[in-house]
Amino acid sequence: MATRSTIYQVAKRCGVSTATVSRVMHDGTGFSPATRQRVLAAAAALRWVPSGPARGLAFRKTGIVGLLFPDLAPFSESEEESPLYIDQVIRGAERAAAAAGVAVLIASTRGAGRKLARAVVGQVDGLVVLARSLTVAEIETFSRSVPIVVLADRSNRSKLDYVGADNRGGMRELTAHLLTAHRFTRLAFVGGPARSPDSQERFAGFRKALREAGLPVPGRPAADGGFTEAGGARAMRGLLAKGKAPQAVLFGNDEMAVGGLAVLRAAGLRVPSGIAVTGFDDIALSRHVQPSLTTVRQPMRDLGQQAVRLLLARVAQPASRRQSQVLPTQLVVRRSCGCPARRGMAAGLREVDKMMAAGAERSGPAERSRGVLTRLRSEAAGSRRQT
Amino acid sequence: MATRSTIYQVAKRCGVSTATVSRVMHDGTGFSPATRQRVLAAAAALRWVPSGPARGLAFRKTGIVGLLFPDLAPFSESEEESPLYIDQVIRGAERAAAAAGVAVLIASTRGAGRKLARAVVGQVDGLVVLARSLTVAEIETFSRSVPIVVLADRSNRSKLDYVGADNRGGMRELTAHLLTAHRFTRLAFVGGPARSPDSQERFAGFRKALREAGLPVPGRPAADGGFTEAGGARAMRGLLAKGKAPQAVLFGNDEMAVGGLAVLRAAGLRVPSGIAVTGFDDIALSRHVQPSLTTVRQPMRDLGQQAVRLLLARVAQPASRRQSQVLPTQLVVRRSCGCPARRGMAAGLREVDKMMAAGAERSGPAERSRGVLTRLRSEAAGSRRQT
DNA sequence: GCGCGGAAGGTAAGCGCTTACCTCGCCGTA
DNA sequence: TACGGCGAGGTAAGCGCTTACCTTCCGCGC
Repeated sequence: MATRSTIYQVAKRCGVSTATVSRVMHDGTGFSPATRQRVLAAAAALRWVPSGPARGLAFRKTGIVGLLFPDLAPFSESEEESPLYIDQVIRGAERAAAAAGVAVLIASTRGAGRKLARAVVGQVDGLVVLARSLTVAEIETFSRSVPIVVLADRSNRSKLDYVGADNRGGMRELTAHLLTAHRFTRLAFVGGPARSPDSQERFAGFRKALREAGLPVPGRPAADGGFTEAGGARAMRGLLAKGKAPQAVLFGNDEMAVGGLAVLRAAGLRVPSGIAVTGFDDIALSRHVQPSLTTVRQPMRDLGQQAVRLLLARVAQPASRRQSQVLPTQLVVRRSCGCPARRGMAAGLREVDKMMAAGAERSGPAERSRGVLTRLRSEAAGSRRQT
Repeated sequence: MATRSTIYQVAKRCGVSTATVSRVMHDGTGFSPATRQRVLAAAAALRWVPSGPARGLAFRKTGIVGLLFPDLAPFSESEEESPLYIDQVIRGAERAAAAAGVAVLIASTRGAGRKLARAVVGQVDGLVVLARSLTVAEIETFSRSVPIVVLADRSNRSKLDYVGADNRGGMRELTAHLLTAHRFTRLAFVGGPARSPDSQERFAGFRKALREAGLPVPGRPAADGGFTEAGGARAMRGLLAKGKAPQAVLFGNDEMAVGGLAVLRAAGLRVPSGIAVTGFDDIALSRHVQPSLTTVRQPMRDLGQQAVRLLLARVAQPASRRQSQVLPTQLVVRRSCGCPARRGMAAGLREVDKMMAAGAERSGPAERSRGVLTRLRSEAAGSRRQT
């Protein structure tokens, strides 16, 4: 059924050597226009598609970049969840790769995928490693084989290229919001693992905001929640046990915040009227907990895009200086901080509707109507909404 | 920096031949336990990652399946859009692939990606072609090289494996909804290109529902909107010009419906009170137009998953009988058909909240809190919501 | 008429694996 | 003691490309 033809067959069919075929296919020199035609015709007739592995072997370059992630669908069974964290990264990566003419090999490292990782490394010119999809040891191993860009996980203190979000700035902005918009003065920060650079950076942002507000700055997080839901719950209970609860608890990530919310609810405390809560990351669940979680979002698509760009730059220039890019985060204000309900669906719809109407009026429904989708596409960039 | 070591180096380092190294790495036979240890140690010491191309060449199999799609982000600038059509396909594909230990090579065929397609074909053991990412001619060409599964586009009338949604059943259900729930009797169907199998199937579903309801069954669509927004607008104007407008217009896809809505608005007709409108596909925009569009959704994730499964089956059994899988669609009732607002965010939130509370109560906030995410993950399967 | 340069194209050596086939040595058996 | 068989491992021929290097041939200048 599917039998690939080879360069030999093409060569034979038009009476030239494989070298000539190869030269023609690469737009090289050393052949006459007539030969070129014959080769092209033969290739087309035989439906020849050059073997990737063979090219890869000869070129020592596959034209593929790999993207490893921990899990594709952290909240996987619900079709409706969004923003789809990894999806955005993939989108960005694909886009940057396509622009450079390379394809993206994706694989999650959950479960059996662990083995796949090795195979992927063997296939690619470079690798983007998302968050904790690989252990530090694995990254160390693989980085001997291919250039690696680490995405959104500072815990690899190696000298690899890095792309991530502005943890510090994001937490600072969030803290400032609590301080300014809500006039809280007693805040508690629940950190992740003490050694986690991400956690450290976020805590630093927290401190910075306090300092700027002229408030007392704690030397360490009020508790360590290990970045897990259970840890967040534990930390929250700890804080409650200490008495004199803070006005707001800033968790170092959303998962801990979710754990914290459960504890507060069980304890009969109301959020946000009794105590405010915030997270970091904007995982899918965050908009669905009650109350919806105020948090900080990382620009996943841009991160994916930048990661691949950096990667390709390094592939081209293996010896260039280490690069590290930090992209701005976005404050996502929901209910758990005490802010009132924001314009929701209805407002959003009205807005889109207005745009459509505008588009339609502008030049009559007939000719212009085809532009609605297009306009929305471009204008949507400016109308980012938060649920 | 990144220098791959080879099997030769590993072999040399422990004083055996490459054949032995290879045998050890493949869990074969023909070596002593001691040798095995030495080989493994050497491989680890050298951080050896076998070359994918070399393996691919020798094996004549790469362990990669390709996924080609027309465009990753049809509504790309908005982070919030969901369900992210292609993302879901990728998710499903990745899952099925991971289960089989293969990786997924993704590439869009928009713009420059067209060239990439060839490269991708050369690299993979099999290919999933989504919708119209490739022309019929291209598919014909590539299918000589690798097994191909066509996803959600019937217009390839070849003898390739196919996975798609139940166009006919979906449109029938939608039509029946209009007939039964809304008691409409005068419906108009706006088709896509007359030759499009998808359009034909949808029209067939429309006819079937009418027939079952004992209503007169039109022989052909009331208009042809070419599956484009502009075409939908044109078709809508045509229908209006004919006078005696129908009670509901069923567009063959969402894009046409969006065009139709714009025309109706410009004409001063109210939807759905004056006239009802429906689409098909559930593209991202559909939930945001005013009124939100009642439509039919294809189970993209399952489609992706099934496509890869079929593909792998064919790779294993190239000569087996052609397979064709049709997955059920899902009716998505929104406002444009005249149904009242459905339980929205608030209800959804309350539900999640209940689940969390239940989880928390069941065994106290402390020990159980870590289970909330897990529970949500699995239970979410049962609580699919529509916006 | 001869030599030379360049265009056109062929030759063959890899690229890093896998594997069919072969060798060697040892043990058990007739 | 001779021999078959088997476990352990080596040899080398590919897999399908690319490309450095070589050959051939033609046209041109002297």
